[in-house]
Amino acid sequence: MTKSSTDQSTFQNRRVTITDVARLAGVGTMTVSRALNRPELVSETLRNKILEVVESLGYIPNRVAGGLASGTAKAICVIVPTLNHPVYVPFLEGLYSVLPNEGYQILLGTSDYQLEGEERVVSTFLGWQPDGMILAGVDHSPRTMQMLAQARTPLVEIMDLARTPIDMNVGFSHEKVGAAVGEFLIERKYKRIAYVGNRLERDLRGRRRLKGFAQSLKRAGLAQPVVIDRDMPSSIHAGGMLLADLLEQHPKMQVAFFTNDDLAAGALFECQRRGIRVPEDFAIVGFNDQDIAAQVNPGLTSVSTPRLEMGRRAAEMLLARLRNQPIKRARVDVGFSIVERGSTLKQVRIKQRSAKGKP
Amino acid sequence: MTKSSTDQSTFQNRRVTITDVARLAGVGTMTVSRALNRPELVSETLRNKILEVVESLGYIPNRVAGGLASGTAKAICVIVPTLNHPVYVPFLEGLYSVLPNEGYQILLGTSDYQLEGEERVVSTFLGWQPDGMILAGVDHSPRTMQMLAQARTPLVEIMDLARTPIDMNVGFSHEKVGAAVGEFLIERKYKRIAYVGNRLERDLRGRRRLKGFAQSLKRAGLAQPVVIDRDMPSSIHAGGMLLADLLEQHPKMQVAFFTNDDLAAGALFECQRRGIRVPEDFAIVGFNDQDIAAQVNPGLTSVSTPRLEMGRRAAEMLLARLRNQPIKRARVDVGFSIVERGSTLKQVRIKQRSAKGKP
DNA sequence: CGAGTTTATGATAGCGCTATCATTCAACAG
DNA sequence: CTGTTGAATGATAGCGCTATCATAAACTCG
Repeated sequence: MTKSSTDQSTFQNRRVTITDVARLAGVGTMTVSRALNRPELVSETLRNKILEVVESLGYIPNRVAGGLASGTAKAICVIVPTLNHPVYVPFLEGLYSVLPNEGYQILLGTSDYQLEGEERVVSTFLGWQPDGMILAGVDHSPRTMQMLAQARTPLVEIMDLARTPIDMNVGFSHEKVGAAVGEFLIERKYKRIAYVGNRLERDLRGRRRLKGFAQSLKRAGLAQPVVIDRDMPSSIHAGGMLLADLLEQHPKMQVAFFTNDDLAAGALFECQRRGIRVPEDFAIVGFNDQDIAAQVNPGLTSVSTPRLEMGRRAAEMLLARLRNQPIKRARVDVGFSIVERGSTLKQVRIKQRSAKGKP
Repeated sequence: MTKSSTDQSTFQNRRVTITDVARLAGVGTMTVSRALNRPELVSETLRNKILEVVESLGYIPNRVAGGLASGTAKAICVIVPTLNHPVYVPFLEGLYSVLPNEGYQILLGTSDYQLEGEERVVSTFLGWQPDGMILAGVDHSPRTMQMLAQARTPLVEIMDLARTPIDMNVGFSHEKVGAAVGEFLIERKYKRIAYVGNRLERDLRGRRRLKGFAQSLKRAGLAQPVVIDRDMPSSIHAGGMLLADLLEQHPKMQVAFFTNDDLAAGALFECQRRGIRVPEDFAIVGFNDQDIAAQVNPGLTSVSTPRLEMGRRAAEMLLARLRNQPIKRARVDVGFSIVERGSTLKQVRIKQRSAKGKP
């Protein structure tokens, strides 16, 4: 590891370090460090000279060394269940639109919808001494909780609302979504109602929507929803297969609430292939109000969720905390709204937005 | 920064370090380091004892410190143009399916299809002393090239084929894709042909496809394709708008080659809204063979590209290089194939796969 | 005009880990 | 029984940077 200490001026392959810059500029290393990180503390003359040398040498500060010395590597760790789901992309865009500009590096990991997966990734990530962490979901394994508690890293849980967030929380209530969709369908006099999930065993938020959905039907004195589920990656294609499953078991089903718009679109396409009229013979409600929902014919009734905003809000809360600014609300309910389109029978217009967060 | 050196046994809030583990296990720090990184070098007795202490203390090695000491932080930097494009997700999945298992952390950045954006991200990333780098695209600014050359980081360029890769390269020829689609349409006797891009000014690979496309038409003695383009994020919605643009300017257009399947699907939906029959009145070819292409009615003729495979291959090449294993081919052509569906008139069946890489 | 204050710079000591080399000790050949 | 080997462990010196404190120079003001 140690390089011969006799290299006075030879460059060889050694990476350019702050010492090289300092030597060439005829200043101490601290002055170089200051010129780059806190330029206002260095006189203009020296600053310019240093920046010139930096430029000419192509010096790029070693953030690993800097991180070790300062105790902050300027990294934010983000864990989402999967990338293969259109929901997380706008969310990540929200993060990427804020954090890198502030000099933070994003470390992205996936849990594959599994608590042990999350545990593994959290453990790896904590080794990077992150300044903050963003986790999708509010359900974590005990070990994960313990690691997070021990690390004391500022943390935002997103996508869902926790009764008691570990630290900060930006999301909306999936139970309320389920209930709202249930009431929406009840108002339209639907009776034979299904819920189509995907990997429900792992999909805790999907299960929470189902719970709220089922409860609302119960309150209205309706039968519990038929639940259809498969263990395969979510896709348009999977939606078609799930519809096939549903209609095979329950040919007279009137409507289904799908766990996302890709599945819902796939179901719509499958209906078209089978000559089933939507919404007259079978109605479809999706979730997330993805691009595709508005584009297919008929458009998909769906639940709009502010994904990009959640990313931005999460990033901003984290930044505020890192700057020791006061956090107004540690728990923010960003709400949702039902977007009615042609895939359900029209009857009344409904628009719901859940209340903004309670502390 | 310096903690009082009088803390003999108090824990306070200090993070657990390797020294704590060593002290508690009654061994030197090096033995702890070995027990975790090269367990075969430590006797079983000690190893178990150490692992016990590690467990009980919840010790997570500081990878920043480790990275500084060993000169390798076990990080791979990946730069893609955007996350908001379904193409990069399977690719990233390919990477995530290989690299984290080998202990590598992925640092993901986006260039927004701009060379300066890439330059900025490359510069930041090099500060992390990555072990390797993966760049989407083979076009880079001179400064980027210079930084990469100076850093000597193992590098894979993906998504495209470079005449002379900087280091390693996995991709396929976009010009050949354009030419293949051109020939496909020529065989089907199309005459009035358009190319629909999106942010073509920035989208160098899209331009390369257009180039090959135009050349093939020229070779067949056909008029050059009409080119439609807009500066907005790619989406299904945008596809509809682009179709509107196209038909407004050229109502008698027979077919268009879209720069991706989202746009193509949007165009299809817009045709359906306008009562234009596909493929009889207007034919559509997409690109990437995304999930949606097979699901809409009629299905979209598209070009299938092995995105997941590209991710895996890129990761594996990088790993081989990092392990100093010999690289058989530094430049791999993964090819592509045209998938014919209902959005173009049937005539002959064509299936093309470009030759596997030449060194 | 001198004591106090501010501003600019540098010397030094780590951050927590690992590479390297030194040391110890058991095993074993001659 | 000595010398040699190899395996297991530890002491030490950095990796490249920044926090901190010391110092020097340049101001302020009664």
